[in-house]
Amino acid sequence: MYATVPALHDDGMTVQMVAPAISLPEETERLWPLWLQVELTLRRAIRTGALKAGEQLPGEHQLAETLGIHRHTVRRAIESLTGQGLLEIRRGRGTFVAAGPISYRLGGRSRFTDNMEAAGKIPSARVLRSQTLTATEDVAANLALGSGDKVVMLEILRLGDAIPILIARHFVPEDLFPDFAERFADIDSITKTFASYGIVGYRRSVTRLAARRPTAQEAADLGQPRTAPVLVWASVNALPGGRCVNYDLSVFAAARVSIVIDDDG
Amino acid sequence: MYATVPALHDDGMTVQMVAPAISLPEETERLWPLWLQVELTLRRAIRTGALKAGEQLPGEHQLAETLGIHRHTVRRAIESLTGQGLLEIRRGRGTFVAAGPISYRLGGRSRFTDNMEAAGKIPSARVLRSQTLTATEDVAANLALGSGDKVVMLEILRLGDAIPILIARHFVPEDLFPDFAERFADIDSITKTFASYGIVGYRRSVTRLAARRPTAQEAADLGQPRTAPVLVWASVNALPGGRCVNYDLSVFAAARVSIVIDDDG
DNA sequence: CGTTATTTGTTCGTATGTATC
DNA sequence: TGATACATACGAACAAATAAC
Repeated sequence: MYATVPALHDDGMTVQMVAPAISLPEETERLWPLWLQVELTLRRAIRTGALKAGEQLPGEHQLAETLGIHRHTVRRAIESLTGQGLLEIRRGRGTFVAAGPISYRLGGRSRFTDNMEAAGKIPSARVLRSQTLTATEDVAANLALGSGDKVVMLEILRLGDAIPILIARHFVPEDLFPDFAERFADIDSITKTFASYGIVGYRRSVTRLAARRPTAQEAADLGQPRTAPVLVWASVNALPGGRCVNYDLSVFAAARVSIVIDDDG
Repeated sequence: MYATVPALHDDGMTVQMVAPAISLPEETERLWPLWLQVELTLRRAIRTGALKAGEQLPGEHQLAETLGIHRHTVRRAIESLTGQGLLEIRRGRGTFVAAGPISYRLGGRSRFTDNMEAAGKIPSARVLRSQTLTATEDVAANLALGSGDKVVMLEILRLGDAIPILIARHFVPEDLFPDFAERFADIDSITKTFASYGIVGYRRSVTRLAARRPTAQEAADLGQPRTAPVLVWASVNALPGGRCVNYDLSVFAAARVSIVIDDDG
């Protein structure tokens, strides 16, 4: 039923006509719920350029009045589009058209800073939390540890042009890297921190992917709505001998990136 | 602030106590919105096993009355958990605790049927749509076609134990494979359909990933709520010479799978 | 620096439609 | 056919964040 087809970050709704302003389609039939019609209308306005990236939408009250519907109905549509990464809500300020996603190269030896530079954005980072804790089942299994073993967790927020892109959670065995977090704070690079322990040449050996909705905490850290999905990338890095050195969990703000997987391993 | 740490499909909320029944925490403070408290309460009930997979929740009215709050507030919490894949709503029947995700191996030569069998599920497939259309920018670029070129789109729903797992969209140049959809209908295998044209030994050359919320159509096809994310996997298959033979777009019901990426390319 | 207006966020109220059993 | 349960929509009020004055 598509006249055009969904791309990765697109939903593939057909653009049939240009909306002269934000207005609902004719009242001929009501096959779709009102809020969905509002969603489609707004999306079309964004697609056609009637609403440009960064532009502020009319307020909820005003939009509701313009369309002759209730504010809740408008809110539902906006909430949905926010979850799809098309709109961005700033409480107390307004609702804005969001910028498109950037390509993020994952795998091989490419790093966050390289990716940001390739996208023309200024990379930055902030340590969110660091903690020593007992490995959960998931972590223990991936690091080949026994239950009850301690691990160091280092959680880093990485940003491009001051916009959060991902949360990187690094888990390392505490017995091997007792002061990992402290060293990282000085060195400011994961690779170099490992090198300071004499660990070089580790490779990604297993990798897992999932998409879900974020935790309240993750949503807050990433500055994204709870309705917008995150893309979770789990990878285990091991030495050539097979010894696992770290388990990484990257939580991407899915609306802000499209991930490109390298072939070079 | 974690006492335990989020796994891929987990949100990492701390389990601090076992809920004897579904009841809100003490009214000591209201740092979080009511609906989020309900969400956390329900999630804890699922986590701890007070609510088991497949079990039916009390109705919205009853839950609202039990908790002493409005039905809409309960609804919002349930909607949120539905989007996270923890609950499953069946209209007119009730709300149920959803089953956990299965591992899906992607890459290399592993196929859908292999994955389902590995998960102990019976694979099946259904052709949703097939259509010849003008390549969109996205499709044309990935197939190395000119603008205006025609492509055949074949959209297949793939299920495990009768539960939709993914929508596979295959795009092939029409000039090379004019009756691709018809042949597939007879042969029932993508690989063998290509083989019937003499095309064998193609390899994945580029691959892209994204997560977003589904289209209304995709949500309906996958039988999942619109609030639950989908994981989109785009890949281009090319012959050793470099000629692109097809562009695939897989839309996974993210709550139902955890994707494992093979190293063997 | 506090006040006020604007804008989004949450909650309860009420009514009606639709799917399932 | 009726009962049950979820879906949609409008209404009203207040809370909370932000910006401008």
